[in-house]
Amino acid sequence: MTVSRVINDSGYISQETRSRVEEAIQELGYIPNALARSLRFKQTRTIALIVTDITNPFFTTVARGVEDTASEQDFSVIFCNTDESPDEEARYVNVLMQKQVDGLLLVPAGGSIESIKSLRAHRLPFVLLDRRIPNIEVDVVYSDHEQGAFEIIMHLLELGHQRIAVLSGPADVTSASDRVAGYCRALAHVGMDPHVAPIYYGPFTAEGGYESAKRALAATPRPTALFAANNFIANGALRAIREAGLKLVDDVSLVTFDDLSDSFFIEPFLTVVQQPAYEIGRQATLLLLDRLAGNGPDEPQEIILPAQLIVRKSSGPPPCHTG
Amino acid sequence: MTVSRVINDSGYISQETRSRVEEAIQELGYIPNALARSLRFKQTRTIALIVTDITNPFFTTVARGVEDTASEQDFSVIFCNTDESPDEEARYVNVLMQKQVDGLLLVPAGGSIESIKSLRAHRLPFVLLDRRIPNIEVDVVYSDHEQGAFEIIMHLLELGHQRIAVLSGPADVTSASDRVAGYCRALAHVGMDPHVAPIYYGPFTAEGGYESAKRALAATPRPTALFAANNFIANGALRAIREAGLKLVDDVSLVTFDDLSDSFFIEPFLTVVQQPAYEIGRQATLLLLDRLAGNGPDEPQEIILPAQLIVRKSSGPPPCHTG
DNA sequence: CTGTTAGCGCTTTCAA
DNA sequence: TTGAAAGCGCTAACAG
Repeated sequence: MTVSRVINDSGYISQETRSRVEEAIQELGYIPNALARSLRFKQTRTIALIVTDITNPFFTTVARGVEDTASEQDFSVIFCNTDESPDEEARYVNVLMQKQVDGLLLVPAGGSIESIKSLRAHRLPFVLLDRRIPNIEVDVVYSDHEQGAFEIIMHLLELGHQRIAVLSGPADVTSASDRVAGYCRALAHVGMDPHVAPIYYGPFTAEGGYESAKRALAATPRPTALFAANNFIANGALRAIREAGLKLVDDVSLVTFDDLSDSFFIEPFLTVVQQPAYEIGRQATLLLLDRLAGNGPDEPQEIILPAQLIVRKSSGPPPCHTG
Repeated sequence: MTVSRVINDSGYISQETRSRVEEAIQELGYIPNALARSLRFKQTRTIALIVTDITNPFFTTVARGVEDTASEQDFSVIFCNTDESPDEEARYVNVLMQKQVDGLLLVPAGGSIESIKSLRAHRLPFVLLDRRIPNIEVDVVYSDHEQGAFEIIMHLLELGHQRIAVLSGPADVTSASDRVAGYCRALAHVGMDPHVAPIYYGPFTAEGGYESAKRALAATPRPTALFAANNFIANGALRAIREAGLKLVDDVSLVTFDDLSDSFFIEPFLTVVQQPAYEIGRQATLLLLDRLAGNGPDEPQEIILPAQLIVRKSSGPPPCHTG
């Protein structure tokens, strides 16, 4: 029909016909079918965001950054939760490819590589979020886990701590291992043996943090500070500290990577490294949309945004420290 | 092609052809195009979730409930943020209708009714979340704001409070006005005049809560307790209390409707009414999907889930209270 | 300036 | 048991 010309106002059309068509559109409440349009153009103006758990405030904020940015350019976003399961991830990727999303934003579940292969095989543009996949050249946007960890550990070392236990996330997730790397670099930086206190690996959950902290606090000599790899772990660690009858700061300091938005805490007291979550979502989306528009850079990009140390009240000098 | 028969294994097909086709599928990495399928069936297996702000932990949890439930039945979900703007809402609804989503979950922006009309005109199934629209018969799922408020106010009254100021959300949002109604009922229940302390209306934000609380605390005689309509408002109120040099509980009690998930707080201390956010998302999705499948109830449903009073440390007897 | 044709990838119907 | 034709709603290209 000539209707198409009116809607996209392309090509020549007489004023009268235009009005008549517009009238009819009003009357019938006509809404164009984007599906048919997409079928022709092979473009859905829909992208997807796959995270491990939208309920994690870090990812929530990332998601908001993604949606805002996508919406600015008239893209819709489908969201998915994998709960760290590579199988779920693969299932979602498959469905999304069938639905012909134009691109994908992905927080890869631990050690998963199947999905990446599949995405590549089908030439579906995608950008990784928060986590790298070692030895694979792809677009990825994340905050500087290594440097953030380095700074927060240096903060503890400068306070005089000698035994700092790391309550890490899963070993096969780079956001966890990069933080461990930063810890090791800080210790090496002051000439200490990185293995003076063990590193406890576990899931990024309060339960995992609780278990790790319990084991860490049972060691002799007891560590004077705990470095939690994210705020869920910190939450569990706090519980373990309380149950062990220890007092925060006086007996043991606790610092963490902040995966929670500041505003959720009425009175924030944890010393943290804060990540630019919204900006991570925004930058990743901009990169993806640039690629979709054909304006992307030639090489795969690795965008690393700075994380910021915020010293608050949960860190202080170690007990019995003179000086 | 015969391919279709293989994929949907419908109709008769010889074993040999089947194998040959499956082989080809493997080799070419063929993925069926759901768009074309949807075009034929007028069914996208995609729904949308429109909230005011996914960053609000209440909505985050709702969203998780929605996605989990949708995913179980192989539906994808597109999410959108309106920031309480009816215009944005209308824009999203329009785009989503073009994209032929099968149904919609909507937290209506304050006073908006255009979108509802549009959805109805186009017969797109939808379920309202968290907020009613007065005088319109539609499916809606929310927690019992009125009863929750009633209970938390009764709790304060039983502690001996006589002047309870309400720091409400926007007057035209039922989740706010229902809470005010519960407040009034509680006061009436004990024979008090509901207008003994004013009700402060404002946005559901920390800033709004701060402003309302400042005005409330400046009144003479000063209220002995504040009832915040959500946790952002409570957050702002806490700041106002601190800045006024007042001490929580000793000088003024503070209770709130809990829009934050418990796990976000390291040591929760606020007395709150807790909403079943996940369940709200789940129930709404089940209802919507039932309707899409043609199994829905005939009448519009109004599903009201109970909210739960949790007494913690931010509420106590009023100052100078004897008895 | 407006209408027709064809095809995007799928499935239902009918024929071979 | 398999293939061909037709149509879902859209638009680019062409014809009138």
